[in-house]
Amino acid sequence: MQISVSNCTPHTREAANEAFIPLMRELVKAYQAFSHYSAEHIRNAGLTPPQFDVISTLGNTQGMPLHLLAEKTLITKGTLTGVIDRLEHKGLLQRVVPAGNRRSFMAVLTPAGEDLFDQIFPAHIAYLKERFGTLSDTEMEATIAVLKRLRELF
Amino acid sequence: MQISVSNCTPHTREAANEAFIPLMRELVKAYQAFSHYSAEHIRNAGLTPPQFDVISTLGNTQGMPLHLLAEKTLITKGTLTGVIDRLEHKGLLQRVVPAGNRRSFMAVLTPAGEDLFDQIFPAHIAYLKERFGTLSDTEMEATIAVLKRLRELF
DNA sequence: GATAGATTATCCGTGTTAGTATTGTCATTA
DNA sequence: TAATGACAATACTAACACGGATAATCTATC
Repeated sequence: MQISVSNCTPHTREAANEAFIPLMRELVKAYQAFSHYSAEHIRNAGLTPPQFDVISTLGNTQGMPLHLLAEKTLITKGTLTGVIDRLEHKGLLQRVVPAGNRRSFMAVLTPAGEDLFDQIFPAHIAYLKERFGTLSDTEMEATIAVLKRLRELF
Repeated sequence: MQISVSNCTPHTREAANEAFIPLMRELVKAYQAFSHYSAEHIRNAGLTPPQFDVISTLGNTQGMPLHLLAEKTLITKGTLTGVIDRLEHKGLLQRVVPAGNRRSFMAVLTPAGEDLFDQIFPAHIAYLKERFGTLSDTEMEATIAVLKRLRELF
């Protein structure tokens, strides 16, 4: 899960007094809790999380070039090649050569891929809403603000 | 990076009105920003993040059995075997058979491993503090509270 | 003391991640 | 037109993640 420091239990004087260490641990735990919750549902549907991200991003579009897909899904290009391979092998997606540019491929869902998207995506949103829905509007806004502040530190 | 939904840009009516989607995206981005920042420093020291976690957890201890190390670092048993192998190969760590229980191994830092820990761990804490240090005490507490609330959703 | 069950680590298969090198294509410009 | 540089995707390597199966060892019970 690639954490680093945030989940260790340091046995040194240096670390003992740093107030930000619990903060790191909470950040990691919150992220892990969320991604575990989400991933479990996705795996039940027969997809891996990156595969789901690709399907979700391509759903209700005309397809898009791989480099744009990589950017949107935050999957690195090298990894995306393999993910696309497996989805293509499952018959959910196709590589299409766009007219006028043979450098790039368009990733386009097949009808089977569209069907899967229509079925799995709303269900996953509903699954997530089960938990997030318990937050009030003000809590949501406060949470977003805190996370933004955190991100901007780096 | 295994995100799922949180980083997609959904093109459906279902998702368009859900207020929690930006929240998910911020959670993922904050986590990614942090772990990128942390991992870069660790890689400069010649370790991978999981290797660093193991070294950090073992530093200033008498060593511990692998199953406990797995629990503390949140690295699964199968993965830990490989991480330990590589650290042992680097001469930073040793597997020691404890008296009275030949089922388990103790992971113990070698002197070289202890030296590396003494050098790299405080440096990494200082590196992290460069960013976290800019948060005020009240901001830290508010952030921790929000993250805890978030984690408890799942 | 023998056996059933629990514990511990490893091995294996599939998949993800990051980085570097490579190949093919396009666009610019000399 | 040919050369240069930018861009897009793949190939390759090393490491990690996770779960299931396996093997060795210990513990409890009869």
